[in-house]
Amino acid sequence: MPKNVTGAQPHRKAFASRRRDPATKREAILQTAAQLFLEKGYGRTLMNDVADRLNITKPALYHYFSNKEEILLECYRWGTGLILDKLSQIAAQKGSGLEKVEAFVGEYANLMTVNFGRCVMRLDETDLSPKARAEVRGCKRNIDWRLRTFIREGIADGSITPCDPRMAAFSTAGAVNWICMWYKPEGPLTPEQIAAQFARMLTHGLAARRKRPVLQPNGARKASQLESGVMS
Amino acid sequence: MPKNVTGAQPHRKAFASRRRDPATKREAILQTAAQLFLEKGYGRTLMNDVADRLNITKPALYHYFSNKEEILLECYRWGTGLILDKLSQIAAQKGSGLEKVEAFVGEYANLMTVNFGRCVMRLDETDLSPKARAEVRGCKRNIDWRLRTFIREGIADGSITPCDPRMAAFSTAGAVNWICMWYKPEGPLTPEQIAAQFARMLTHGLAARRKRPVLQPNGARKASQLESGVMS
DNA sequence: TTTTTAACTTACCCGTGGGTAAGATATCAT
DNA sequence: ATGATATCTTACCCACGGGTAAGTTAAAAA
Repeated sequence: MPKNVTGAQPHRKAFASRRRDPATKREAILQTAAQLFLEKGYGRTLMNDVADRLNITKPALYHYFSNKEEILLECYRWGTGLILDKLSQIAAQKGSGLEKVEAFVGEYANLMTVNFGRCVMRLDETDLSPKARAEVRGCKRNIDWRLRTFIREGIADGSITPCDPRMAAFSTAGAVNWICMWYKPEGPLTPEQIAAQFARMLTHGLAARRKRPVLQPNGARKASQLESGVMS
Repeated sequence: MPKNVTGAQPHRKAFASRRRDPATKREAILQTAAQLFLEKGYGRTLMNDVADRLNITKPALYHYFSNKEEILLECYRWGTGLILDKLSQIAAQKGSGLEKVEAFVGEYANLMTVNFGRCVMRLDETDLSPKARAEVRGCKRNIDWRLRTFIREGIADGSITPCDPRMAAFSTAGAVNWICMWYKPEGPLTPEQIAAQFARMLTHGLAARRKRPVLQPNGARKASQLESGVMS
């Protein structure tokens, strides 16, 4: 659905003309707001900040959204929608449970490249009203449930070692969700490379095999430093 | 250092008398604030909320802290201090790199039980001034660096399969950091049980061994449902 | 072309909540 | 006991920022 996925340059031109195109303008606002929420946090992002970046004035925003929280909620909805779509695709395709988990891990790094995807994990749910929070948490539970389903399938078909699906889902989701905390587009690794490494570590683990380490470090490995760390 | 680690009941009694004991009262404020920050978020926590829970008035808080942000910063400092202390202990003890990573994972679940520990990962750094944020990020980089050191040691001593230490640290830290997002003291598993499962999954991975699944599900497994999910 | 209506602006309101000034009272040292 | 000081309260200020009222202009419809 997003017409401008990059989110790099501000969506000013959406408001350059006064032509009636509510859908595009609504999205421009959401995209800009999402960007700002991630940069400065929801609380510190003013409606004026959003308006300024779009070269319009604050009241114009209220032509498309009834209040600030609705903008936040729509960001969540868009992000969870992206994730759930991908999950549905994966669920539909053939393969073992483990392969579906790997596909999930692989797609996640990509989703965390997109602002809306990052919003889902980085933004604070306490900024939502109880009703909106309930809705978002429902979506997240749905995501969780699908991941656990993949894991249960894997245990059933023998591709995943028997374990508590709940803990396995927590562990896997935690590792990939955390990507949105450190991933920077300018970084040395592409989303695909990150996904490949994560998939390997989560399925095979850190421990060396019995005899000798056989698995060679991934081909596209770059030893360059990154200024940001695990916790940043 | 914390005199009351439970954080369960409010620290009202610290202010029951007007006896001069700044250290205890400062800690009572921090502990109460940390609790509230985690419950409602920093932005939505009012100075009056903190004061109310301690049965004092707002200006009394300014006797111990110069402003709201200083309280937040002290929560971060306390939390990172707890983590770094544990890291130092682990670094000092004998063992392979993999064993140190396992020890780290094991301790993490415990740290995420404590409010200050959870603050470090759950709270939004954009609420800090640039200067304070720089300090906190420095501490986090330190934590990250120590974990990567364990991993490099493990690769060197053959206990960890060759890989990019940076990605391995991200993955490991992500999985354990995420614990603070779903862990509830009332849950079915103790921190020790969580730690054990996580250590096993992160080191051995999800994939089943070649022949047949051999590893039996952890002894203390309880199949009870939990209302919260991976994403919550 | 005229009319209608969506799109937007200028000017403003006002609740909220961090922070303070000034004073009261219990505690501690002497 | 008595003064000195830390502790805490009552009463208040005011900047900030979400949201609105009312009017203006441009675009689409008739």
